[in-house]
Amino acid sequence: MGEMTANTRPQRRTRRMPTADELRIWREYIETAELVRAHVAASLQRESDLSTGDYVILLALSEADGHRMRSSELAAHIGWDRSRLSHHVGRMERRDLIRREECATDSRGAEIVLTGTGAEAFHRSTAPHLREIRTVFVDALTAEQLAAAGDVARALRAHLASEPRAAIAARR
Amino acid sequence: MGEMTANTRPQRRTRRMPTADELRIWREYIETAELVRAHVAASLQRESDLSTGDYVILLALSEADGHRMRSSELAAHIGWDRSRLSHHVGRMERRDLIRREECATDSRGAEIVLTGTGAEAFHRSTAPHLREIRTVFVDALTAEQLAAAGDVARALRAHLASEPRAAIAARR
DNA sequence: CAAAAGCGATTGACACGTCTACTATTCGAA
DNA sequence: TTCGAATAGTAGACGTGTCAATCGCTTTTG
Repeated sequence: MGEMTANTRPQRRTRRMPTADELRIWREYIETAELVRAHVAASLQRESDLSTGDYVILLALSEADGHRMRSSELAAHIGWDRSRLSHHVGRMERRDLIRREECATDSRGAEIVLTGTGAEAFHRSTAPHLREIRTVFVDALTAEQLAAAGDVARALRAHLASEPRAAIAARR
Repeated sequence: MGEMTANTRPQRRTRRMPTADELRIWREYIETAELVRAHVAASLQRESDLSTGDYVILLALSEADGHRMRSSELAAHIGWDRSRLSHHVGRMERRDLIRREECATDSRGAEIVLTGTGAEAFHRSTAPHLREIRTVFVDALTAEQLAAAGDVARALRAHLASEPRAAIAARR
């Protein structure tokens, strides 16, 4: 299912368009990843009433000293920008999953603190969430396919990092 | 609830948790796909001021008879639900990329019609968009990796389709 | 020390998606 | 034929993300 016809045409790389096959694989790649991501997210939501964002934040706080973290630390840790974190944390605070406290050492700062509710929700969610990932992703693939998925991801990232525009976009 | 205690028999497949390596690949898989998707979307936005959703709709209308389609047909064609399409089309109408007309044969219905502006925007966007996909995705991978990416996607979809819950979730 | 520059975090505006509810119309069966 | 169910589309509420602006506090520096 993957025979590519030999390409002997000496067009410049950046001018060439993808073939129909390449485009199909592109779409399958993006759409499948999104489908699987959505599936796992839906499971997490169903089982534990948590979004993936909630989970990421609760995980970070669970592992943090005193179950608390400075807002920007947390943002850096999970790779979000401060605005996104602030919005999300606002919503989580309304649901009593975390709370905000002012920072003793820097009055500009805020600390995000895990609440009991939040800790409990996180702990209830972990095992089913990980099992779902195993069920939907790991168990769907052979060992070779799993390794190949990792290789592909690594290659894409490496290529993106070497692209000038990619670097600019990623830096924001 | 309490059946997780020490067990004397081999664990069932669905009970096992992913290993650290498996989890790392899971994260790389999901995050990389998202990164690459976002990169291509940003390029499309930069070059043509179109979102991926805009592009999908404009593509469908470009190929449609008379550059127009019934709303639900369009939705089915691109795999969106009617509400999502209606919201998106509302935003696109404000930007004069499409317009809505009432349907002659069914007064409940609406037709989405490509405007000149929309057609022009789409045609300007196509080649750069496809080239970007080639640059960021196809050129990043060897032929084997590309084929493997397709295989992985196929395996994941097949597995999802065979999961009872997946089928339910996907059907909505 | 005071003004300027920098930093931490929040906010508002908007795009996008999902879910549910609602309106209007068409269709199907009693 | 009429009335209830199904269908087409829209609309509102809300979660989520990004971007730019803002606000208060800290640090730097003239």
